[in-house]
Amino acid sequence: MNTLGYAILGLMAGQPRTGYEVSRAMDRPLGYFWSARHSQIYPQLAELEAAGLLRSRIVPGPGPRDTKRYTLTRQGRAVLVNWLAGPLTDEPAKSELMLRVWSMWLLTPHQARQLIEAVRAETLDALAKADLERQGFSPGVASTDLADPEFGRWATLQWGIGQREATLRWCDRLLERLNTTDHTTFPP
Amino acid sequence: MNTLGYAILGLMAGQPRTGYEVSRAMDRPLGYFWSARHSQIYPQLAELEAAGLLRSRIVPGPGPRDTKRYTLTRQGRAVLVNWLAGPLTDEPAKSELMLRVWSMWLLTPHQARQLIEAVRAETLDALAKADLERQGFSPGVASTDLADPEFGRWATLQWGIGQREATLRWCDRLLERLNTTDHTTFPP
DNA sequence: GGACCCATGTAAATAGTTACATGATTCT
DNA sequence: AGAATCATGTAACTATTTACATGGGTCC
Repeated sequence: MNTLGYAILGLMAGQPRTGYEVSRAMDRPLGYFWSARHSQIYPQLAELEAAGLLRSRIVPGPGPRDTKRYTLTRQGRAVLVNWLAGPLTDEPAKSELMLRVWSMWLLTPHQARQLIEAVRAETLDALAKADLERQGFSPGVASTDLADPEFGRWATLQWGIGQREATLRWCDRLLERLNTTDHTTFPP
Repeated sequence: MNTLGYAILGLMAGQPRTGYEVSRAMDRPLGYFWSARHSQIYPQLAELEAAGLLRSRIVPGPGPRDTKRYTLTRQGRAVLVNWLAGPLTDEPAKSELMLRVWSMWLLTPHQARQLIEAVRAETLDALAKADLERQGFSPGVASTDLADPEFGRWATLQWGIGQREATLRWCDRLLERLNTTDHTTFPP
């Protein structure tokens, strides 16, 4: 089993979905920490069904063609829970952003500031979007209860916000340092 | 050009290296945010040389065979700086950990607590290692100067520490919530 | 009429991991 | 003697992205 497989099983545990719906979930909100294109999703769904972890039923769709709606089987749920409770695997952390920062010393102070300003702007943007997402939770306290299927969406959102806030603070401290070194003004 | 290519150019900008040395740098410290196996590195080095971004010289190594030491060319440096100052590309964020959290509601309170405790322990471990790494910087204030080739190593380390501290706070808040819901004691 | 959403697939290419292959030196 | 480090490569496989292919319905 590969990671995408578990991602799909996790989505199906909440509710049955079609391939297209899985694909859209990979944009938002699951896409915040796992993504895949439809060309990877459709074959993977077929594999999961062949393995007996999903079952599909053909239903007439609103579009031009019939759609297959997949449901998690008892076996699929067992496999998912087994993975969840299993040992943590250390994933290779990859950040193209930090790769740039690594080589930042090759840039002029002006270029370096531009880079960090861009990161800061993007982070602020992401935080604003996360805040909108968070507003969907405010009245219903239920989602902060582990048994609620929305618990994961709430907990991962909290994590994402924390990570971005940390990035924002990092940007600010870095910009402060870059500005004390060189006082050229940032372009409008 | 792919990302690994830029990662290698970034390493070479600091100092000439052999394929083996690049491979070790991918474990630590560059490996904290980018990694690759030697089977991917050697062919990539050959490609970069073919493209005129690196130049190699064969030198007798301490091991049984001669080693190729690669140096960044003027053109390679230009390509790297161009990428650094170019527009940010939004990378697909992938976190197997958050994928598990997403489906946490399927776990018993006990299992859920175990999962977060495991994350917490791993995060503490990473922070301890980062602290050791940070001690290599304490006396030399030079590395906090943009022009210093060590600047990137310092800045990325700061970022990594900030991210992990945020994860730690997240774990603590989550555990608090999980403990108020269910008072079963954590196993020894 | 054109753009976009719905809906599902396959093909080709690139990126990345795991396994195969070899062999000297140094440390325990 | 056995393990670890040095050192570089290829082969096979898996994962992921980009491009090809089709076609109805809705909104502007």
